[in-house]
Amino acid sequence: MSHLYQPQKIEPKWHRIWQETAAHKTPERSEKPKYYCLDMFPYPSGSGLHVGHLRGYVLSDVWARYKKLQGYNVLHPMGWDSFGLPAENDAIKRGIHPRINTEKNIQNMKRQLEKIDAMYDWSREINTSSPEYYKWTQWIFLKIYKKGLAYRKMVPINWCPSCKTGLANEEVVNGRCERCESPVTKKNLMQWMLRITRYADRLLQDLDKLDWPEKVKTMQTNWIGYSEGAEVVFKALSARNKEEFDIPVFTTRPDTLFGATYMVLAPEHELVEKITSPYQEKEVQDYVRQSERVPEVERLSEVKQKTGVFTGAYAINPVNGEKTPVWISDYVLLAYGTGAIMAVPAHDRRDFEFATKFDLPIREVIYSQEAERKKGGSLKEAYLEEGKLINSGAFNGLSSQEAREKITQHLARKKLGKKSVSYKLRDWVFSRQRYWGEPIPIIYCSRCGEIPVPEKNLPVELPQVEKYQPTGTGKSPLENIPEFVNTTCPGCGGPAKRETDTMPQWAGSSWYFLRYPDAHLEEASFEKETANYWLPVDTYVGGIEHAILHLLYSRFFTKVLYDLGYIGFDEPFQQLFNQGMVCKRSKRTGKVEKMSKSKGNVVSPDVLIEKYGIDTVRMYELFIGPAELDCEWQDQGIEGIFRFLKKTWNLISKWERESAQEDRETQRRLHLLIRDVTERIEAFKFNTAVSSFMEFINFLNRPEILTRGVKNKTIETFLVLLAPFAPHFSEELWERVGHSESIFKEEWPLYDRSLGETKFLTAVVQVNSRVRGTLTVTKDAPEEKVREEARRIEKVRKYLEGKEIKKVVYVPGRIINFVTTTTKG
RNA sequence: GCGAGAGUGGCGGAAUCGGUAUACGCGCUAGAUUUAGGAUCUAGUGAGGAAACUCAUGCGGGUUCGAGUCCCGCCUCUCGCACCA
Repeated sequence: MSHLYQPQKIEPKWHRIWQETAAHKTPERSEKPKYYCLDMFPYPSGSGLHVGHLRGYVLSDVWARYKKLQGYNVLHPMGWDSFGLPAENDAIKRGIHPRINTEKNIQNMKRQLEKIDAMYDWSREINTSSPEYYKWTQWIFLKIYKKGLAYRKMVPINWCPSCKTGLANEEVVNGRCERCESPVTKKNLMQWMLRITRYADRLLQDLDKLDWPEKVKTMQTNWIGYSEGAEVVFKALSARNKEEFDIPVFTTRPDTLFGATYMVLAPEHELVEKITSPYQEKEVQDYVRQSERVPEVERLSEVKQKTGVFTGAYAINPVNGEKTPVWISDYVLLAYGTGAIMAVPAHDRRDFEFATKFDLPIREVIYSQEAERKKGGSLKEAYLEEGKLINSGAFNGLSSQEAREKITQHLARKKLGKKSVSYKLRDWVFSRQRYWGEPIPIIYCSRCGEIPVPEKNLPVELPQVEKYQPTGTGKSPLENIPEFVNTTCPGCGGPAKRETDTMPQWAGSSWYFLRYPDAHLEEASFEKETANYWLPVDTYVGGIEHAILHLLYSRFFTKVLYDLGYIGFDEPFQQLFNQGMVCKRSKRTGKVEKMSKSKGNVVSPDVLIEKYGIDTVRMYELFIGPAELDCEWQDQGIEGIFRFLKKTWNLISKWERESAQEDRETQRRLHLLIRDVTERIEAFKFNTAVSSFMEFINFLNRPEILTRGVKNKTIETFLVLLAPFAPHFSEELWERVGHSESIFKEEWPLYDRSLGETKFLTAVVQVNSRVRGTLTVTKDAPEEKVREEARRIEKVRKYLEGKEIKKVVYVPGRIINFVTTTTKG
């Protein structure tokens, strides 16, 4: 047996043994309390894993193993999010069919993941692009459909001209495609939509129940974007045929209603065509057409210059009967509120800008002394604060707050308004015009109309095809496959056509956490009782990049399934932890950036594992910095961990046969280690947990301890603490100190306060808050005695000489501070 | 513009309650060992100073016996949102 630390020998050995003994298999039934620790499953990319991906997996694995040692029945599964744009784009780039490419990538990434020897129960592996799995994704879609939460609509959607598909609102970042960063354009398409907006209030309210980082909660809150206000109806007269129309608007400031001097409709608003006067028609049409063409990015960048056109029509302000002109402008968004606004230029920054540019009247209705004014006394900029109402008829003198109530009530009586709330959240565009996704299980029959595929006919399998490239026409590539498209109607048996759009990348991941508890169940997507046992997920670990998309969609699916009675919980993830990104200086850009292939700054774990072994890599991933913050990878830093493990190995190998007389200080240090490691794991401070191991080993390496030796029990406790971090290392030494059972069957050690605390403490002695010495005291030593002893310290005496002591501050066992009359000692 | 987080040695970073700032690691310096390189071990390592000491946690104030930590005002960086009526 070798006495050198050779990870290359011991790691494969334990990898094999754990496999043979099914050590990581989670039992179906157990007496123990359950614990569900989940990683955000990866999409199988061609470039494989780099050390940045590993960080989260190592972190969750330490946590899962810790929970196991604490006596929980731990579920820690892994799978593949293999449908969707990233997988498909990767396949297209390589010219390999997505199915084949995905399989290949899964194999490669699984090989890499197996190397880190996380406690994954691979018997529960799932793959969202396998028919056994997506059968149930389709099934859930049908449930959503039958609940009336899925509908088809012709809408101007976000279109990525590069990916050649529609995108959800959540997938557009600063007017660009989240994936490829191409500017997004608008396209009118018949789309499947999910009514996530119906859940807006619950998605918002229930954030309170969750143990999530505030940052993520804030991001979701802002995304859902709740505002309180009123809906107010303006009666508009068409300038074309004198027909009357209602134009409802949403406002958060009904108190400024008397200041509404004009109205603006979004260019795409359905009333535009109906009310525009013949004289204005050409100008309006030009403007509408132009704003359709302008990509989102430009529209956003033109924040400074407002544009717009008058429709020729007027609407009646319901509080004062005033005729206000109706304009159109792209600063009004069709998708928010009602797609139309009442413009109050005196009290809204954007309206002020627009009114100034087009010379529209500006009427102040909130009194303000503080407002900045031009020479003539008119406003220099919009006054946004609340205040007392002026120029508001019967409501003059009321505060904004009172006026909001009163004016809304007044309108409600006249049936021209009511209290209302508005959300920024929009319905989820669920159609993708791409090949690599779950086919939407709907059939169109000329006789029976839109018909869901009967559940017994699921899955609607994705056909094996040669050509899978996106068409760019707004139709999915599936449209060109007659064998797929043409089918018979489940209603009347006549000829019918299939829906050819596929689901977005997020579909499969919106419910996968429900699948792991019974991953290969054939007769259902999941079993209620099993799901209720395991879920919600106790700890969910993954990157911040999913703060909105995946987490919001998963919460939505969970709530729908809860409402349908399929599960007994309405939030999927109780605790969320976001690990920071691993960065490295890129030679190409010269900046410290997130690891990515395009930046040329990726570090592959394969070489490192070969050289140092996975235990070293695991511990370095944790040691590198606070888990929740971004960190910079330093190639040399890993040496320190390797040295630590070697040092520890040598120390323990040396002692394995010794029975020693152990001193109390060693016991004390051991118990402090138990306390610190436990506390630091609990707080996800893995970097400092690793340092506490180092400090303990440095202590054991002191000459006096080396000669005296330590008890086997001490070493054993140390190994159990270390086991979640360096599992092979600990397992091997555990065996070498004489155990035949796995170390992971042990119990997590408990801190014994009576052993961890000492009778004597080191108190600091200060004169005028400057350290002049230390004193060994007992915790309950009387202050008088401590004072006396402290004053006997030579330096203290020196600084106190000739001074009058004004005050003495004593914190028992910690500090004694003599304050003298002069400030400087 | 709004919101959140961060700023501590040459570097990554520690510092439960306001109580010895710089734990732990990297790097560096010197020595030991080694044919050499590497590895390992020992000692040292915030700055100034011969020392006594003094000064240092982005900047400027404040509270306190005592501030990296609390309060006020700035600066810089990162992330998120951004015409949301």
